[in-house]
Amino acid sequence: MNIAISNTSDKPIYQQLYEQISAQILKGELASGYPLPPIRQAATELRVSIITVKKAWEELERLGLIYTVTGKGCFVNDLSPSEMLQKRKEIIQKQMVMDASYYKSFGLTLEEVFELLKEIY
Amino acid sequence: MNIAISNTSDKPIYQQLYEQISAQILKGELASGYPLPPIRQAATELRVSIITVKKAWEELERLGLIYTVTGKGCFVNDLSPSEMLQKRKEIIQKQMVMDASYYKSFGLTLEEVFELLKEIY
Amino acid sequence: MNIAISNTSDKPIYQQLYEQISAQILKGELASGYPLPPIRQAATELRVSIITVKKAWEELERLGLIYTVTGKGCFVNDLSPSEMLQKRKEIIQKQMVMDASYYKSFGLTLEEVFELLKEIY
Amino acid sequence: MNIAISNTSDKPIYQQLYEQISAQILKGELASGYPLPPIRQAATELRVSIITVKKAWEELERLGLIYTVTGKGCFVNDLSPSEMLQKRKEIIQKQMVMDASYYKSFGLTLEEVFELLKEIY
DNA sequence: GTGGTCTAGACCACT
DNA sequence: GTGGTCTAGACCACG
Repeated sequence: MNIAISNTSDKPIYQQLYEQISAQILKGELASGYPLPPIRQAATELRVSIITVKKAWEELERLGLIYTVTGKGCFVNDLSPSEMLQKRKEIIQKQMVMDASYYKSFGLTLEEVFELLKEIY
Repeated sequence: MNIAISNTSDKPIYQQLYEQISAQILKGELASGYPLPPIRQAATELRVSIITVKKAWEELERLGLIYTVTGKGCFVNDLSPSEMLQKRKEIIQKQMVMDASYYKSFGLTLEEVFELLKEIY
Repeated sequence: MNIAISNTSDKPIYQQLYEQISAQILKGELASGYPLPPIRQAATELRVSIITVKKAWEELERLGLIYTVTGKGCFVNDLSPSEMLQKRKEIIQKQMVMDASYYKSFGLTLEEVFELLKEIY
Repeated sequence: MNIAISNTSDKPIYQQLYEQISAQILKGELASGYPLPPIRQAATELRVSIITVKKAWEELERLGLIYTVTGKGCFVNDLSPSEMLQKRKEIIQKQMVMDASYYKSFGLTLEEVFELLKEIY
């Protein structure tokens, strides 16, 4: 678990948390069954509130990436490689649709988007 | 001036406003010297608060796309075609850098981004 | 808005809240566009924490029964009668599946369930 | 003894235990005097904590379905067929009353409950 | 004024 | 020990 929190970011802390963890799971860096740190421990280490960690963990569960066992802890779900790819695609494209509508509002064609993206990626 | 406001969007209204207007300016749809509608009129027509319109106009001025003449109103800046292209690129890429960092966090290569973007654009 | 909170119930408060409100919406008692009370007001009146009300409102939004406008408030969604029936069925059957599995574990047939249910309904 | 435990279920494990065992007793699958497995053995086989099994056994005793002989173990109570039917009805209807109140809160008539239940049972 | 987020504690149920 | 819930405040962005 390697998480970086930015208090100055415009993104809420809980969103930073679940975005980073979901990315790690979907990159295969956290194997199935891997136990997430206890919310209290995570809260202490990251210097955020328990409730903030809880919110992030809840979102991960809603995304189907982890499961919770009361009294035991939270664990990375067992997903087949194809399920992982599918979930990754879903999560990324959900964001991408919004990004694309922004580009479109400036009249950019797909080719122009590619050109600009190439310069900075 | 053709603006569409969505109250249910997650984007703040003032942001929807300045994004759409800046896009129209940079697409050349609003010529230099074109007078933006008075704040009160715009607020009435769009059924939003005066404060909201003011915030959007201020952002446009900050972006260097319009200028304000006290007591007269706000007008589209006089930009050379090359300046327009430059500003458009700046504004779009500023957003694009953030989008890209999100994609990168999932380990996507530039090619994968292209693939996914193609599907939805 | 007529809500009854029980602190002695085994159900969490936020669940009592969204169950009662969703029931009222799906019974048509709260018309489309009806503004829910502001979370702070609701929290004060019901003598619960803001965060508890927020959680209930969030669940209602997730169920597609209300929508939130930041800075304005939360409002009952505009659903066609058929959509309402569909949502009602979804929500109720989700619970019903769990109830049924309990009855089945005692070896009850559908007819026996009907018999017992008739006595108490 | 045929017990299936789900760690991911929302039901507590001890509840899953006593529900399944009480169902088996009331279906007559476990005859009177039948000795329940020792707590430690059950805990090992089911891979749950001793405390969890103990809690389940205690609940069964509270329901009047088993009795404990210190130093010997726990045994299924001797119930006449009519007592069994009575207890089964009690236990099921106790749950059913809660289920029914949920359905009622959505304004469902008994007939509507039957319709929906038929689809999933 | 509204909702969105966050904190630093607390108590409870489950294992 | 774990997660589940809750409180009573607080600050911020939006309108």
